[in-house]
Amino acid sequence: MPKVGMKPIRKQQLIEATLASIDEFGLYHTTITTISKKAGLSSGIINHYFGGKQQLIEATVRHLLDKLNHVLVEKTAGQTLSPVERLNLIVESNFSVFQRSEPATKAWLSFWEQSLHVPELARLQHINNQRLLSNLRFSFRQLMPKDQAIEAAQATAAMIDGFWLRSALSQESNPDFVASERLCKQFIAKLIS
Amino acid sequence: MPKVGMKPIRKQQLIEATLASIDEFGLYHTTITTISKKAGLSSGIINHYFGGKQQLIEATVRHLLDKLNHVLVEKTAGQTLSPVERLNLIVESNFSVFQRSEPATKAWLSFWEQSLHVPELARLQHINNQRLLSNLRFSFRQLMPKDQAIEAAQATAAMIDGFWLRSALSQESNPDFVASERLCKQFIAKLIS
Amino acid sequence: MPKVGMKPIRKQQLIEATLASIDEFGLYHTTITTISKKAGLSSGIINHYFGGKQQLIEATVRHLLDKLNHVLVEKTAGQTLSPVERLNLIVESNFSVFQRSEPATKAWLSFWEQSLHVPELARLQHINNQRLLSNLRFSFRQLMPKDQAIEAAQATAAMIDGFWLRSALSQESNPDFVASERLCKQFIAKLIS
Amino acid sequence: MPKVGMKPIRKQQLIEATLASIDEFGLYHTTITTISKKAGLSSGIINHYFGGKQQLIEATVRHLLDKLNHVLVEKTAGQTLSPVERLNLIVESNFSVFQRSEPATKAWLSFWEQSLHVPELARLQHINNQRLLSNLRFSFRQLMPKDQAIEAAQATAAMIDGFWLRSALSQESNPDFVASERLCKQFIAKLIS
DNA sequence: AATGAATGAGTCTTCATTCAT
DNA sequence: AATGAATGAAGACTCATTCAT
Repeated sequence: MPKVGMKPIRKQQLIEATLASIDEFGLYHTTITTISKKAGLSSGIINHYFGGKQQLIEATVRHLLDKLNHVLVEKTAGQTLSPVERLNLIVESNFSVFQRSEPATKAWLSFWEQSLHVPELARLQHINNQRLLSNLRFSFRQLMPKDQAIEAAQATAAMIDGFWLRSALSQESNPDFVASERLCKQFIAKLIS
Repeated sequence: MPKVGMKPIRKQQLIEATLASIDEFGLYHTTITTISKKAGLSSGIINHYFGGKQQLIEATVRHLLDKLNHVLVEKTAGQTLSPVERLNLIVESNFSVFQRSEPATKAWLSFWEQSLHVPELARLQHINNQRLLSNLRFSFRQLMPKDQAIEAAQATAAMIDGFWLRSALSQESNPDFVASERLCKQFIAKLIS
Repeated sequence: MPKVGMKPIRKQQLIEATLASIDEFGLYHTTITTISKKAGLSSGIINHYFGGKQQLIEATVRHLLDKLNHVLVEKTAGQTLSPVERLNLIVESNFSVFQRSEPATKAWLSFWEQSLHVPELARLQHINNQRLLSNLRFSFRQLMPKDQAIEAAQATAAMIDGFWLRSALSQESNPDFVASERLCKQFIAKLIS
Repeated sequence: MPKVGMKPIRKQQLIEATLASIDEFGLYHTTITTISKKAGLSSGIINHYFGGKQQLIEATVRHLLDKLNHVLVEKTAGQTLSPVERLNLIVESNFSVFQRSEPATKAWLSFWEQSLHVPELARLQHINNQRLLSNLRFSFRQLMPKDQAIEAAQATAAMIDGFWLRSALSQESNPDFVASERLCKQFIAKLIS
């Protein structure tokens, strides 16, 4: 088995197992054992590749953040966009990720909860938050005075997060991301009218 | 000499100790011991009065829900209110509670995270959510057609929850509840204009 | 079972179980489990009373030091002694402790080895060492010039420790403490003649 | 292209890495990993060349014993020595080795501690001990009756070991080997006067 | 009414060993 | 000849729960 260069493969495998475990058991009941079983590997492997459970958790958060970022970058790359188009793409990217991977919804909520008491997670959460605000502010700024743009960004971010939170907490197997996305876009449209 | 009626006193004491412990250590690191120490009581007392840790947690959630409810009821009691006035009071009640007890902000987030995997907490979360939606819908319905009212309620709830979430996650010691409240009210004003 | 005031009883019980375990398995293979089994208690009890394995180890060292001290104090208490008599009692106290409890011999060696890398044990070892040197120096000083007394104390301490070490390492079930004691006293006699 | 004769080179490399690791981390915290890292080799190499960690430890002890022996043999080779000269050389050889390699001091103590519970190490310790006693006895025998010679050997061995032990435990970076050596020689001089 | 002594299952982590390459 | 991927048993520690008093 021991081929060289397993590191990136195993790391990916374990991050996905972590998301699967959080989806099934919750972060609180996700243990070294539940993760390694989902990955089909031994428990020792986590320390081998990540140095500990907490580092694996953090790597998983970074993985989600990277994916979220990636979506927006892809959507906007190489295009000339009007401010409104850009704002809409920001909304879309925030919902598309969740549409695609349902387990991630729960994971985000768990991670943000943990960030209340784990500095590294707080740092990541803060970066993510600032990025969203900054993206929104930039586009709103092209359509309105600075003070208004700041508040518009805050309100839009709140609405996005609010819909996301409600989706995560929703018991329904298929929360209505489509409607959420539409309502966010409507809100933006109203803000700039 | 057994004192009569210690039960409600002790229960209240333990619920407050639970909130204090979650504020300091986080739900994850809140144990029977951290709670009972904060209450100045022995560890056995929790099983004695609540039958277990989980039941104490649930009682604490119910306590927070009751308080939230209480605020709205108080604000609206015995008054004749226009739909807009009522909507504004709903917003106010949602923010006033958090303004008053900062520890509660963290506790809510922890509890909702737990509700993903604890049926009883999910039930309580669902009730709370439905109540907010229903209150909002009721007032909006008096100002617009049903379909629009439903969506207005959803959007407003999302914005309230979004601001609340951002406050909880905010590292700042004094998150801007005042601005949040104002922006929510502005949003409502726009919706009904 | 839970009576009040079990603390000192349990602590003593666990310290003795620790010595028994080190005697049988060695410090390296002494675990929470071997100790608690020897004490007839559960494994959790060690954390309950000592806060951790390492603290129990340190408490055990302190226990041995206390006993060693106690012997000398008892032997010399309330008597008017000549310097030579006092020196001989120092020798006797160092051997009597080991004569009495054979397991302790192994424990001392294990502890000093650990002291190479555990600061708290190093501290205790240093105190013990200084006390022996100081006691010897004090008595020698009454019989010879300062410089000579210092060296006499060092040489005597070395001989005591040397015999003690050889006894610990000796495979024989009954190492010759009597001869060791006699040779140490002879050495002292020669030093002051 | 398999290099011929890597075996002795690698073995030597690993033995030295073992001593370095014990010096830095202590025997207890010396692992396959710490050793192989210090050697700049992979962790698998130890099993490859020694068959296991324990065998490497034992090889390291044998290496130290060999060096100790070698020193005395070199010092005494091809000379006609008086008994006193020979005794002094025995003392010198016991201190010279430690003077030269400070890490070894800690290693010896760790190894003797282990010998309490590892038969092979006990065997090696016993051989070493007997050799020292026998060497001393042989020279003393030429200067005094048998009974006295036996005790003189024992006392001298104890003093040498005692000074060695005190040096190992001494926190000072540069324990006073010179003084120790001088005091041992003085002791011998007194014994034969 | 309240305590705190005691338990032991569950968790994370360490690490010697194995083995395909 | 040498690597390093992978394992899993064993360790220390945590903590909700039980229960005699």
